[in-house]
Amino acid sequence: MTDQILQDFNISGFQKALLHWYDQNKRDLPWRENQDPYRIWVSEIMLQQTKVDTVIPYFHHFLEKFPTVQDLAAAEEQEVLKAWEGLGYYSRARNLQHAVREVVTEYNGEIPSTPKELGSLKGVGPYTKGAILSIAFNKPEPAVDGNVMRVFSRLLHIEDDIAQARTKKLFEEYTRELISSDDPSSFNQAIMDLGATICTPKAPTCMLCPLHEYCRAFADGVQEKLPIKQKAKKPKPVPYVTLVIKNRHDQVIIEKRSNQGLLANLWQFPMIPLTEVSIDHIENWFRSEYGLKVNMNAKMDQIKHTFSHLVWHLEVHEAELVEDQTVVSDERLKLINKSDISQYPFPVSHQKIIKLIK
DNA sequence: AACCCGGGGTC
DNA sequence: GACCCAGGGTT
Repeated sequence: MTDQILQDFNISGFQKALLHWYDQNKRDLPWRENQDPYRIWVSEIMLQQTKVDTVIPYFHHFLEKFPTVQDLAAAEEQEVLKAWEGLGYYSRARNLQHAVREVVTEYNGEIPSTPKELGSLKGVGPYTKGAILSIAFNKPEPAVDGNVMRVFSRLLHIEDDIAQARTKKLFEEYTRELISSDDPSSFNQAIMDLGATICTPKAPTCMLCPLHEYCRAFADGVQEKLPIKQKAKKPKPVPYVTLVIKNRHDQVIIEKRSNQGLLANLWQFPMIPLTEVSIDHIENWFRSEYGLKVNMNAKMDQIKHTFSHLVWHLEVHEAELVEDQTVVSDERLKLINKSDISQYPFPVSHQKIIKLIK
């Protein structure tokens, strides 16, 4: 299968050119200071679908707060989510802590270095498994992500749709043939750096590329057309009324989200879905749902927040507790001092509201 | 295989 | 707006 594509490809010349370029041009990144598998692991989870520049400050703070697997295992989940606040894909943080606890109890705190054991940890999929095995343990395992598929689809002029699951498996096979057995760690990181700096999605700078003499897409003049990728669906709009409920003591009501699904275990201001409740029945619905009497007042703002699969339209209203209540009975709700808001992890959409009321 | 799951940067 | 990013889990 891979033989056909690779039979006339100069693998050793390509490897030398790539590794020499990496040696001269590798980026200075905080998780490259050493080969501590915990640091590599944390960085790889943070880097999933997230740019390097976004990750760097989170990485520093996270390692400062949780320097070892033992520290992370012993932490409160809310603390971990707070350290993840603003990064997105929060299940990454919850899965990471779950996996780290398993490492502490099942592996005596030593991160496993076999594909089977590593891959069985929560949140460690095929890519992350390969990345840790190669970068931290120097094993010749493929770590195929969007970068790798872009670089190799151009290098080998492959037109398969990279949105398809089977295409990723194809690239893993190619990588097993192409990867340097001498320095698999540098090899995988070199492809990532090349994809981030030279072989970019748009307008790749092929003239600066150490691989252009090996690149079939460049030879065929189709580098800008590759990789082929099926278009994603448009996110679906969902309208809500969001209530900022205050009492007379500078306190406000916040709500803990479900422990499953979107933004699990994060906090928010109560949201009422306008797909189920009309704007005129908000107060009644709120009382039956949460057992709390509130008056909804003026609209403060309209917030639009886009996720990968949906768009929230938040109509933010000020509201007040009708009686001077200082306790709430519903388990989801909490009445807190405004000054304590910063102790709770909120998604970015609701951080916009926090700014509004400050 | 399709869908769910965030947020930010770029053009 | 469209697209992309060091993807994984669930169904």
